[in-house]
Amino acid sequence: MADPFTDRLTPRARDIVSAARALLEEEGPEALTMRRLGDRLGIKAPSLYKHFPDKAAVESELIALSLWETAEVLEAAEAADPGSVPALAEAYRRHALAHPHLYRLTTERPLPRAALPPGLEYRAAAPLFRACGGDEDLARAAWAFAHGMVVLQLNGRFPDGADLTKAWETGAAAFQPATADC
Amino acid sequence: MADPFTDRLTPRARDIVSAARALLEEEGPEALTMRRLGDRLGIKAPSLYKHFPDKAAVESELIALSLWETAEVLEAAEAADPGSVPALAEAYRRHALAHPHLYRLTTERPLPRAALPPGLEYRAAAPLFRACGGDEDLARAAWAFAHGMVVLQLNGRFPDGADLTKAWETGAAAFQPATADC
DNA sequence: ATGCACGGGCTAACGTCGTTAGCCATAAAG
DNA sequence: CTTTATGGCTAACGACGTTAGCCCGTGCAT
Repeated sequence: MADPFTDRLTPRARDIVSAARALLEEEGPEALTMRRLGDRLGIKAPSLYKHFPDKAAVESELIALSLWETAEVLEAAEAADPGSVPALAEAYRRHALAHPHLYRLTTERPLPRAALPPGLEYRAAAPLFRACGGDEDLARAAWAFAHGMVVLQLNGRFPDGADLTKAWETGAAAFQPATADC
Repeated sequence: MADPFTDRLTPRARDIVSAARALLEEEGPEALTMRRLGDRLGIKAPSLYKHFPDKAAVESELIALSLWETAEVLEAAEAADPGSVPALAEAYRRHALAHPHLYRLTTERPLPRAALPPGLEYRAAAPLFRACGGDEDLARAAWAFAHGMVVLQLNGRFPDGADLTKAWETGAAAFQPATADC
């Protein structure tokens, strides 16, 4: 459960990642430039290349971090209310909307799988898979729903007065496998 | 039903938009630069500014075009199989996956609403709304599902062997409002 | 016929971006 | 005491979006 970065990264590299995270979360993706990142650490941009091969490598660490936090959040939700799709959906939604820029960075391009701690991607997906009763297709559809809701909201695609909580409830309920009734 | 660009744009501007579309679809978003776009038309990049105020304005036209095509495709699917959510989902999926770069451009940032033909956004949304029996929340959830499926697939987020057709069917069925049974 | 506006090209240049090359100081290790 | 790694630095390159300013042709008004 301990974060997987302490041993994979040198202390200075961790400084850089955490400055990058702050920059991204506070000012958005266009502020995350190598020069701004250097400024924040009191060094010049080229010096960053002593610690990371390129900007993508820094971003990969942010993605790993985001994935790890998602896993933590979903596991906590599962522990609190085992087997509930709506509980996972709510936890996913809260975390994503609390870190919009990090969420986008993590989701809007192909995952840099080679640069990720092994098993992390699977771990983030597992709670929903379990809540869907092991139905892969249902779990994928539910994940797509949750991701779609977050990203459409972040992009301001829903009408202004839209009651998104109701849309979330409607969707999450549609993906809850029937345990007893009907 | 006629495309809404013929009268809004000068012929030269339409040339530019269509070159931009070709560039984007053939070579992806990083190829869509003002210099490359100029090359394709046999002119220099600064000359493009005689026709559009900036790159975002060209992209806005691409977005309008994409939205218009989506509306056309969904209306056709609705006409062929009225009231069917799965039919709309299938049409949405096909069109999006046939034009991945255009789809991303259209969806992964806030809509430039001020630059869009009025009513276009609504028109693209209407068929799904109708198929959901006028249930706004259901329609939003269904849209989120479809968008999520497309974008997660485009980003290679599903496992390699995943049967996405089944995931689509599962999700689309979950959003089909009950007309008679159960 | 002459003058003029204007549409639509051009070159040169600016500032920002990621990135590379190459230099130098400090500190640990032989 | 010398060497080697670590981690800074400056200068610079090429690509990006964009601006300023020039020029040539067409068509209309005087």
